[in-house]
Amino acid sequence: MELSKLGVQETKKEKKTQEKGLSDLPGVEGEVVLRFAPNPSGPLHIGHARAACLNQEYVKRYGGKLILRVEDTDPRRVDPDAYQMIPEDLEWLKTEWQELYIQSDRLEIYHQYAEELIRLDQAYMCICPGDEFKKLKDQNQACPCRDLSLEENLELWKKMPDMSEGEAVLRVKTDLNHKNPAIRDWVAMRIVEEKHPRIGGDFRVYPMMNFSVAVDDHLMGVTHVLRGKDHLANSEKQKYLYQHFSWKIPEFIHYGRLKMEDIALSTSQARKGIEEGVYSGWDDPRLGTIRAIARRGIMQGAIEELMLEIGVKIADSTVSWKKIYGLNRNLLEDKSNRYFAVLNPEKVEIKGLPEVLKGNIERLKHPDFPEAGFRELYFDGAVYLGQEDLDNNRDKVVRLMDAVNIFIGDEVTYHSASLEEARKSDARIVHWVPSSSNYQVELVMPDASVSNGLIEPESREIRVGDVVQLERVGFARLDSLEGGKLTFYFAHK
RNA sequence: GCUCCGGUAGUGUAGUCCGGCCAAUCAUGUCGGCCUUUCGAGCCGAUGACUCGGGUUCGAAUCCCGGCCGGAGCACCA
Repeated sequence: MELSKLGVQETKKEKKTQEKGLSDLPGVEGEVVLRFAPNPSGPLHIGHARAACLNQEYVKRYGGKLILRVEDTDPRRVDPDAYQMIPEDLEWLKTEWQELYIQSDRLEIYHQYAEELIRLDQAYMCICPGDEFKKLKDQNQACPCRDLSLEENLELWKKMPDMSEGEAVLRVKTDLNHKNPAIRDWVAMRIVEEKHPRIGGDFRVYPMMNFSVAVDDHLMGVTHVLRGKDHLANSEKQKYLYQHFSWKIPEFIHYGRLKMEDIALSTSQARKGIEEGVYSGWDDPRLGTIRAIARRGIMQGAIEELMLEIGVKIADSTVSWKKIYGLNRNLLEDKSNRYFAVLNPEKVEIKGLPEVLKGNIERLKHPDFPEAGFRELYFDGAVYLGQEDLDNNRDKVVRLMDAVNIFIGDEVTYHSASLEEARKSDARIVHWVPSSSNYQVELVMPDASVSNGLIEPESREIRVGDVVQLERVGFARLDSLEGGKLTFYFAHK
């Protein structure tokens, strides 16, 4: 199967040495240094997965390294739990990083470079009120602070830690005539009067993301920056810094926004919902977090495949769950053992069942892989059937898989035994659970609704985290096992 | 409003830079048939797209102009 795929690929390339699929990185000279740089405001979501998978793939393609850099330079936007959750999520994504940096450990570095930038006459202390500066800036006007002498600047800079929030900022000189007002003399350092959740309260002068990112990307030797197109203007801002310091500018690659069908939740909205009790937690099945998706039985491979297919284009894209389910099903189909689980079960006693037909029934765990073995169900004529199957087959013959054919009338009666007989009667073939031995089962759907039912006894061998196929119901992941009750999260058909 | 950027089938994606081999690729979905003791899988088949209008050209998904639609940014967030 793999070979034929490769063969197709090889004959396809002619015009370019371009591989099919994910496009090549521009300006590659030897090894590549990439970085994944999330803000620790919560766990990773599907959007992060894109950056993570792409970075991972490029490192694999070109060799080099991936840096994980946690960007926590705004004490107000830090969720202490995120320092733990981010690496966990990356591990699930099978994204490996070779180096880890946390920006709140590096604040002194940013201070040093800020001061150097002042000495280079490429930054100045600005004590104008924000709205006044904006007014001038919008008219391409310099504010009075722009002309401060080096001495005056350094003096203010030294005093900055003692000033209060909003009193002063350090601005990078760019171009007051830049078409985009946002680029003009942007802020590099500002005062934040808030204890940092991770490093405590000694620092008050924090770098802005644009400053710390550029300094770090340079210091860490990053060759290619993959980021969302919301950073387009930021890349432009950062280029000024590279020029001021005479640093080599990395390749910036911007990709479009990723929207997820049915999920319009930002991290902050999700947090709010969790706090209000609307969602059970970061892994609530309705959320777009990595942990929620994982909990639903979506495999890492499906997400990776999806992300590599979407690639790096700048146009926005909307991910459909059907696409994910399709990819996921391809991954699960061969590996998932089958079990009978009946939802909304109704007990049925089959009248007139010949004694000889009672006994243990064996059924393959996987119809295509006999080597997976058999499971056993004891059949004695008392079974649970799904209410839906019962309702849909009123006055019809139905075959219980691997057992007998029954007629569903006012009461349920034995009809015949053979499969041929079932075919003749055009019987629907349904699954069932023995009434003599079973476990309770709970199935949590993607919308967080819950169905209850019963599952066959051999389900005891399923371990938490396994994804199995509940025959005729769909693929589901065992989430927990408590007091003889199995709770599954439904993935898809 | 200003600055910038996009728009290929239901969805995602290839092709767009270097116009013809594109009546447009692949995936996923959907529909039909076969098969199957799952409504899963498999096999076979089908459906379905170049945002619109001009222009350049022998020839345009590809180049140019305009419209329409969509998005991002315009912070002392990242």
